[in-house]
Amino acid sequence: MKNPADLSARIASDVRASIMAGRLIVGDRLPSEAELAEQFGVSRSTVREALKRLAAQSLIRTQRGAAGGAFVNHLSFEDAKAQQVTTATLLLSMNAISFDVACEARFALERACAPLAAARRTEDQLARLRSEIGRQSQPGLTDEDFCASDVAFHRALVDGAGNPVLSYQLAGAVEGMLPLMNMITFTARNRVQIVNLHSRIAEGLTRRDTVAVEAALHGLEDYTRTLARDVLAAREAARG
Amino acid sequence: MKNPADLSARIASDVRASIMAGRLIVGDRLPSEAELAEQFGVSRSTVREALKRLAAQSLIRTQRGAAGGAFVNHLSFEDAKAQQVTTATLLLSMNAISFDVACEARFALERACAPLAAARRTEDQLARLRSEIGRQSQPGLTDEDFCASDVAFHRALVDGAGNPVLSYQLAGAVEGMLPLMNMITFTARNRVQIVNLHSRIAEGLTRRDTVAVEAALHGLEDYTRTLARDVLAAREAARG
DNA sequence: ACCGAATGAATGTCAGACAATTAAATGCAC
DNA sequence: GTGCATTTAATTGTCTGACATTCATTCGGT
Repeated sequence: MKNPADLSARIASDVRASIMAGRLIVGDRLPSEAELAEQFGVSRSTVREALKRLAAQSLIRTQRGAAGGAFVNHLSFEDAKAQQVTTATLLLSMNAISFDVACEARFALERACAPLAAARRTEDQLARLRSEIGRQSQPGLTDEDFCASDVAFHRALVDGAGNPVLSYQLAGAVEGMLPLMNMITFTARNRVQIVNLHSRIAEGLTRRDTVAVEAALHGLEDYTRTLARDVLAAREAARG
Repeated sequence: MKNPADLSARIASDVRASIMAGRLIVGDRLPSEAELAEQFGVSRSTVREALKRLAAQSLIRTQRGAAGGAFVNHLSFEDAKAQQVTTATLLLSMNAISFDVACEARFALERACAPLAAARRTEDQLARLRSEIGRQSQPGLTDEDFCASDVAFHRALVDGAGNPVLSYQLAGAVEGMLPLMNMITFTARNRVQIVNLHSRIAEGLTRRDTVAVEAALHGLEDYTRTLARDVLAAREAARG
């Protein structure tokens, strides 16, 4: 990443470049810490710090014991998704991004899944959607649980596109917004509206009607933004 | 992330959770390494390994000297984008993902930018698009340079949507595919076709014609997939 | 041929030291 | 008192050496 300073960062960069360039491939074992220390002319501690940096990005995994060592990790969709969600969450919370901008991006991306999901959705996925809709209709649900179910619904929608790369990309957009969504307090009337739009999405997918799904997503975007605006206005009023 | 094992991973998890939950906010100074070591009941080396893990995710930055220490980092779009590109690149290279799947995801996401870009594109951005088209038409260009210009073109298109969150998300989708695109050898005829489609995109944006832009992107997706299929077939033939 | 114990290689952790850096305090001339 | 050079103290960066822990391999006994 950067050039000067920090030996451990430099060494990490070096190894990272080797992995990205394919000089080290999945499953390859790196030299032992002692060997690396000698190769780079640094102490074992410094090498270890470098390896921890790589481990934090899931680039390597380490095993103890006789045949142990550091191995180039197979970056799974799960690992990548988790990182994506972490990064997206922090990005949204730290950058004074308006709810509108985040919302716009999220629904634009989600609408991109609509045509594929309409074409490929399975009965299983439809069942998942309906099950979440059912959960969202329960009266006793806390706002947190409602939001969690909302996320699960949208994840199912995205997964319906049957494209793992798309699922990975969207994970950040959908789950990263959870903290923002949690700031909204949902009244019973709000929930009915949202569940209604969710139902329209599910029905659209059932009929493989792309246009209907996209329209419902547009409606959901507009409604979410309205809700957020109201919450913000109410908060302003309470303060003034 | 995980629960057992590795003290340094546990400590990193702990601090990461504090940041994500807002108990530590941007600019906050963490306790010194010595203090953290005491608090967690571990040695300073272990604390340092934990901090390096967090630094690798750009969650913290460290300063030396008297008023130094580890500070919660402001995660910029630049940092986030860089991480996104790294992760996406590795994900695509390590998971036996077919070119078709990656391509489908990428263009689906890019088409999601079309309506916004058509509405908001500036003259500057149009100029960037045309400039890259000009570069791509130069005869002496290597395949690598052609691909690089292609990436720049698509980045400009995405930026045209005027939504930084979208730009961030798309960075992975577009730049992560660079290694895959670099595997394609572009003949002169191929380039003419691609430049042609790029021109249609630029014209569509100029006229703020969403449908035209989406159609051109569809055409580009189809053509890219055809090219990749041909390359693959040729490689098969050469081997058999 | 099988099973258990020793071996050795590797990572994980610790303690202590010194170098390097930097803000703040200190001291001194004017 | 002000301004500037110097010292000081806090903190991260690096190194060394030690021991604990884990685990595949090897060796021995039966």
